[in-house]
Amino acid sequence: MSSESTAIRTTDLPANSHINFPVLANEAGWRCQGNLWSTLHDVCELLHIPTPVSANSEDGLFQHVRYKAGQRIHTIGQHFENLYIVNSGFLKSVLIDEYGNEQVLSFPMKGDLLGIDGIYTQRHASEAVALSDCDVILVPYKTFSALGRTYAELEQAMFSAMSRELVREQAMISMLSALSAEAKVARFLTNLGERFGQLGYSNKVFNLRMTRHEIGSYLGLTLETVSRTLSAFNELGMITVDQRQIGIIDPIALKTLRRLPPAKSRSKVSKIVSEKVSEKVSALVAKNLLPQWNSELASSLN
Amino acid sequence: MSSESTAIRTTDLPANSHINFPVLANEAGWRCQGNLWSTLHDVCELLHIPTPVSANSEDGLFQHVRYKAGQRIHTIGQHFENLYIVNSGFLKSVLIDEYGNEQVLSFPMKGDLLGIDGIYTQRHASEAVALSDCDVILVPYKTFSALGRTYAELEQAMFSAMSRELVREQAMISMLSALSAEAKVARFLTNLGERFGQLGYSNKVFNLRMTRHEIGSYLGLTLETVSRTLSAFNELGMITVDQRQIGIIDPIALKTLRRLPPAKSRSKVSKIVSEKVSEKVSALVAKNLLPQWNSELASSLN
DNA sequence: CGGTAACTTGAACCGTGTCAATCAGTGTGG
DNA sequence: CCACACTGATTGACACGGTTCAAGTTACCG
Repeated sequence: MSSESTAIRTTDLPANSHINFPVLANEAGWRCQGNLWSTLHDVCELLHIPTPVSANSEDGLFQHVRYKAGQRIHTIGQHFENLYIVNSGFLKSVLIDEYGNEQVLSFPMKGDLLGIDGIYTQRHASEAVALSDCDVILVPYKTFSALGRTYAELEQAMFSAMSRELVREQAMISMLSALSAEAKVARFLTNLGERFGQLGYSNKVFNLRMTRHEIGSYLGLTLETVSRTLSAFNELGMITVDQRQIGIIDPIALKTLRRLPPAKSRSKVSKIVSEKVSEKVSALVAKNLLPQWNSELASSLN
Repeated sequence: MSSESTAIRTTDLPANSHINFPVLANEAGWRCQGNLWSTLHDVCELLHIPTPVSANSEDGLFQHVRYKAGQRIHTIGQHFENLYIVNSGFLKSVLIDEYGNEQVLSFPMKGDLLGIDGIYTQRHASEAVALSDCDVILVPYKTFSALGRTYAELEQAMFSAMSRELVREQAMISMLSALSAEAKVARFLTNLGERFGQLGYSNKVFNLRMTRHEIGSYLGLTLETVSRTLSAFNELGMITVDQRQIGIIDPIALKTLRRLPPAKSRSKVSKIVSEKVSEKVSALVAKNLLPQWNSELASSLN
């Protein structure tokens, strides 16, 4: 099964293969009674929103659905009925343009909300694909909407979540049009690390669940540029790369790597933090792979 | 007053200079009793959403605020209290990055909703600047929220509007990372034309209200590239350009201008529609300024 | 009518895409 | 068990689209 096939969206796998055998799910240790259903309280907890104080335990039960890597949670054009909340696993959200090229929009993971883009036209504008086996909570929009009318806080949380998503996309737009390739990749790694950290995993060592091609699509780069940039960071001693295994060694350097400023007045930095790789660093600087450091940081290094 | 000044966000002008003298507003002929206030019905009409059937006329009156070109409707970090609906005029919504560079996110005009990004953190994430004199309806979020709880349709419309905005931004992300400079500019002109058309203006001849720099920021290009691309389209006979006055001559060509496909197998198109400019066209094609035409259209031209 | 901001155009540079070759990892079938 | 196919990743050579820098023109405004 090729999760890379672009235009061809075979429906070899049903979008919703409901109800598998009950498994002890929740790889991240989220509390679970071995069930396939979650309460409203569970859902709120997962989304990090306060549970409505007056909520009673029979307000709703939400079905879990499991997807295997490669399966689609929803496809473009599919009638919008449900929102989805990721309970475990790793996915990608993609747009398919008029020529069948896929554009990765996000890499949702535990606690993320999917399907919001379907509200507008009542059809999904994007598709969500599992990159690993996933456990997803299915929230019928009608049910959720009704609950929102009962519990004002819930509705408010929904507005808040949508607003957050909007802000996130704005930041994405800004990044896409303003940053260099190195800065994009550096930020990508930093953000991914932070997200893993928030889930209780290491924010320094983690596995990329997506291909270089998918990273490139997400960042507006080619897979070769992504690969080269990772290699460069590796040689620099900022990270370690072994296939999809990433280790972040110098998070500060990653976080402060920026786009080349309009002025060509960038000071040729000759000495960098980590001594054991400094010669490689200067080699890289000579090749202009380190366009600029945050100025105050750069000066603090000399 | 420099609407171009980047980092420096002087508060020389109050964000809200409430209550000016009553003017016969509404340049676009929107119905108006010469007032500074709009009813819920007015607001719904402006937003193209159905007025709640049960709404009574005293549900709310919404204040109009006028801004002169260059004034800010809201600024980044400002406490979020209101949503804004553009009744007339032309604005830009911008993000300011950590180095003071501005990133244009959108060019709101009549009927557009502003300020949604403030819901999440209760502070505005972007700022909105008037590019021309504007008449804006101020909708207190609390009031609106309360009305939403009274009228389910209204709340639903709000979800829908936010979802639409999300989809629009996704399309923007896709465009930024996948299209060539020419395709970006072509789409920009097409979209702008369509928006003017929907407002009852000409979709063929219109004035750009923003600078080349702002267009470039919006499209992820430099102002020089924007200028050059417009000149090229002009020479091609696809549009006319006289400073900010744009005339769209060949909307089809504009709409079907695409990015160079991954395969280098692009057929060298030798003949194009408009005969009186065909020689210039082929010159352009030779320079690869016309990377590809929509295939079925291209074939229909020969 | 001067001063400034916006726009246009040219020339050179360089970051990133494109193309191609190679290698590693994984699954498959003889 | 190995050969084979296939996908993903790495790396190099090269080309080119778009940025950068610079100069000059036009439009606008006090």
